[in-house]
Amino acid sequence: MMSKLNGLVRIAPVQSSKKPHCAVGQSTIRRPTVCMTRDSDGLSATEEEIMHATHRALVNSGYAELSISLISDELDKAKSTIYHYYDSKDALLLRFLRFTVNRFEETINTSIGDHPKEDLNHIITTLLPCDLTEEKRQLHSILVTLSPQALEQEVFREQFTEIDARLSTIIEKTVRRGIDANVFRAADPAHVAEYILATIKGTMYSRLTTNREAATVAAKSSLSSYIDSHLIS
Amino acid sequence: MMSKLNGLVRIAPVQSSKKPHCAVGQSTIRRPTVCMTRDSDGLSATEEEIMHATHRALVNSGYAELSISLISDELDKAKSTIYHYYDSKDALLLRFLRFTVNRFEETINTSIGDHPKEDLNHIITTLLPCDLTEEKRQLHSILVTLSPQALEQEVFREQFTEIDARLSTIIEKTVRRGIDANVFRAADPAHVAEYILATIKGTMYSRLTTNREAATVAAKSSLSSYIDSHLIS
DNA sequence: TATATGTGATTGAACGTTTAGTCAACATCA
DNA sequence: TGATGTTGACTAAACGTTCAATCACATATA
Repeated sequence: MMSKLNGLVRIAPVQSSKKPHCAVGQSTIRRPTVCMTRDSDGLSATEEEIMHATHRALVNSGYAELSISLISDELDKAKSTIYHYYDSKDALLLRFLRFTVNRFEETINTSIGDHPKEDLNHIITTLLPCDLTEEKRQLHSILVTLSPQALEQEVFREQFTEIDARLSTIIEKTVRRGIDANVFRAADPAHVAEYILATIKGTMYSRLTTNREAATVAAKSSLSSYIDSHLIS
Repeated sequence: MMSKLNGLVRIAPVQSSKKPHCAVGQSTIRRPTVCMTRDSDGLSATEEEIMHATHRALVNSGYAELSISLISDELDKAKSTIYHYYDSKDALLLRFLRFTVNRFEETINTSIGDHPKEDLNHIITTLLPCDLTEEKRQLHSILVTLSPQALEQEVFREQFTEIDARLSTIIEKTVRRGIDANVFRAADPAHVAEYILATIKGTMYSRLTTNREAATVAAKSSLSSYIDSHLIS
């Protein structure tokens, strides 16, 4: 295939082997060979700016309207700069999901103490706060927005699998500690953890996609009463 | 605003008042004035074909790649025919969500009997069947795919609110009947219903977007054991 | 019965716009 | 000097949408 350019003929590049990039799933993320100042996520300053610009674009316009141009509008750099760091829109979005998942997990890992009952309550309150701050609403909304990608793209699915596995493990450990300390009744910690997690996720999801505020409160209070009367010995 | 067309100048039509259409939210759905053969959804034969084509396109390609061209590829009609029935892509998608919600609700309303415990179990099994048929997987997947639209578009949000309200009511009635018949312990049926619904939805959602098959089984069995030991007197 | 008229359904070809992605050139700095 | 970061101009393809023209078929007129 050839395309006209100012009267010249140009060969369409099948694979631009000049640029350094590493495979991530089926798409690729470029990674400069020389070391740069990187944050905890392994991102250079510009890459992090791109992530935040993507966040803003996604929150402001939703997935359907999300485009590279829109992201660069939110960015203090040109559109083509994005392609210097990511091979494609898909590669960018996958990296962005990773970035978002990391930030989501940061909000949870805080304080796993020695009081199983309070710890469990803390986990629930963290994921289902009484009043949702704008920051948290955005974080959760992005996960809802990107989750349909997990239906077909395995690389996305893996990210969501990881979130749930991590959350489940945290809850399971807390339940197990409670059983060992005779605070909770004997039960299968793994089963109970999946059960609590499913309830939390269902409530979280409904909260964002429906107008049934009372349902959130009801589900949350029923979850607490389940823990009080069913789990606590 | 004016646009060139074959050397002529044409006035951009502000509103084509010739065509009959009725307002639905912020967008519009055209509705022919003359009566046609319509199905239970109030759709003509062609409209129903369009709905099924949209279903196929969405399942095959996902929301991100969904276009009018793609829908017409699945349809035995030209692309422009779609615009004879729907004013815009948004109007089409909104109508399609309504169509899907109706079909989803049809799968539930069957058999509300006189045995609260079995009825409750039947509801759970209907929404979380042991082996998910391809048909149900597609139906649930479409809801997951369209749900991010509910984050920002109120008309979509209302549809999802209605699904949950309907499901919640069904569960609540079953729980209330169980309490009245002394099969279930005294509890707030509304609270319990929201709790059960949240767990079901969370499990359903995780099942579609993660690879944690065991989690689905665990959550489901914990839900059953909750009902057995907590709800049943 | 044959023909004209009207109306909705359907079409293909176009419209202007936006998209993801490319590239040669320039900037910066070690 | 050479590698990296950055840019704006550019492309082909795809997008949603419009529209004049045609088709199929019912009813009215002769």
